[in-house]
Amino acid sequence: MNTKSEIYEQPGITVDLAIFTVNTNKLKVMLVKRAEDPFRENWSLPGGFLLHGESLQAAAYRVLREKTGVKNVYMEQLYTFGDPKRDPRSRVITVAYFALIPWKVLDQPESKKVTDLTWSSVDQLPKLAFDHKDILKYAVKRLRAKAGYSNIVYGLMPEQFRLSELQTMYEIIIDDKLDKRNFRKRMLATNLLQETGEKDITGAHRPAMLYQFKKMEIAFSN
Amino acid sequence: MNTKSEIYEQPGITVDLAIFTVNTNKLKVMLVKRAEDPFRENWSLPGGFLLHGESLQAAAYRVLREKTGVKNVYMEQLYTFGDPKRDPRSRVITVAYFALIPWKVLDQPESKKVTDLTWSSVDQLPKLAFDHKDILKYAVKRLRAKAGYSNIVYGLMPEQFRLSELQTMYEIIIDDKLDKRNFRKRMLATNLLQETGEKDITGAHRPAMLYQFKKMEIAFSN
DNA sequence: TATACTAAGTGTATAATGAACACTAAGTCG
DNA sequence: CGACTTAGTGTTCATTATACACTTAGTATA
Repeated sequence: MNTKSEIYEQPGITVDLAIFTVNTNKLKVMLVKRAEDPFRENWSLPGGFLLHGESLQAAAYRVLREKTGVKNVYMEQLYTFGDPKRDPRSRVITVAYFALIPWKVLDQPESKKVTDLTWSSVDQLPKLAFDHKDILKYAVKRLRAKAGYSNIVYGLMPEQFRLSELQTMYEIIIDDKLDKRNFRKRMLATNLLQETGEKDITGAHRPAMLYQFKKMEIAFSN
Repeated sequence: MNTKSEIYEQPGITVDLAIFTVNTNKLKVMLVKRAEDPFRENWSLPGGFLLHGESLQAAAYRVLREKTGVKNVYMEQLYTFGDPKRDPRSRVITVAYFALIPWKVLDQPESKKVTDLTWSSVDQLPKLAFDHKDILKYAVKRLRAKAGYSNIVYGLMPEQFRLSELQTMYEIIIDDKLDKRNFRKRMLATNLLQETGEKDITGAHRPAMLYQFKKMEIAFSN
């Protein structure tokens, strides 16, 4: 093991997460303030070192739980970043994941407001530690692309929702307007939605039918 | 560093490559016979440990050059496999890449036939070491998917080619027949091809116009 | 040297999909 | 009860995808 490490690199391994949500009509990502060097006091993506015997995905879910309290949300491996100089102190390779969480799931009393954690609009990012801005750019690019050809956006919706809310979610992700009638036609044609029978009666207007997703995996996910 | 390694995993890091080519109308992948334990004498994907100061991509290109003698071919990072038990002896995480090489480039005198290296049809694979069958399945899936919506297939073509050869290449990758007229219309409509002016006069039939790709990157690659 | 053979090369009609577009319905509020 | 707000709905037109068969230009050979 020692002779080996003279020739071969045995870097630290981390997982870093781009955890997205949508709130107040903005695509947001979770950032945490670093308490330690390097980049102390800088914002960064939540992450952590891989533990002994832990799979990469398990590590990612652990970080997710630690920071958000949630599990059972959409998550996929994004890319592995291994530039030799990405950590100024020692060689660290990070396996990046991205996750989607409906804001409603987060906005609970238990996720108390803390100053070392924030949800930042992806179009107004502070300076980030390490190569986290690259990671984030890549994650946003993938999310936008997948919104176009998969139903990944579902990962951001609450249990029940109006079609207009679903449309708004798509519009926020792809950063463009959609035609209401065409959108509704297309969504209903996929056959992934079902009416709940309930109606949303908030607001001074005609009530909206509430929908939910049929129970199934996210299609076309890879 | 020592205290750290008591808590955190510092695994060996390898890169493994699914190097594809097409020969005799079959999609083939390079396999190498392992000379060492574990899995001695088993076939495996070509790979190797990450060296000090080496980026992941550089490691992948190094392995590619060692095994094929080529560079400047299409390669992309595929996925990172980190199951704690994927190597029976110690923790090793592998970053998988896939590469595409035109057979003509490989079929040179210098790539002498050796018995510890083979090109295996992806539909007739031997037993593979580690989790390499999973890696390969994932690579084939990605290649097939990308053939449908990108021009990645270009990475397998020689400098000049007939349109019928290009069509055959697509048919091998996606494992389905295509309509000749529609295929030609679609390809020429992309505006990525240009006539070379030369003709292929092999065979007892009408000569075919030879085409080449306009010089540009592979589109839609991520 | 004519005929058989082979792969190259070409166009059109139909179906399916995508895009543009405006009004009525059903509630609440004042 | 009239003003306001969002929900909900169809049709036309343009674009794209699909299905499909014959002529062309060479070589081989009888």
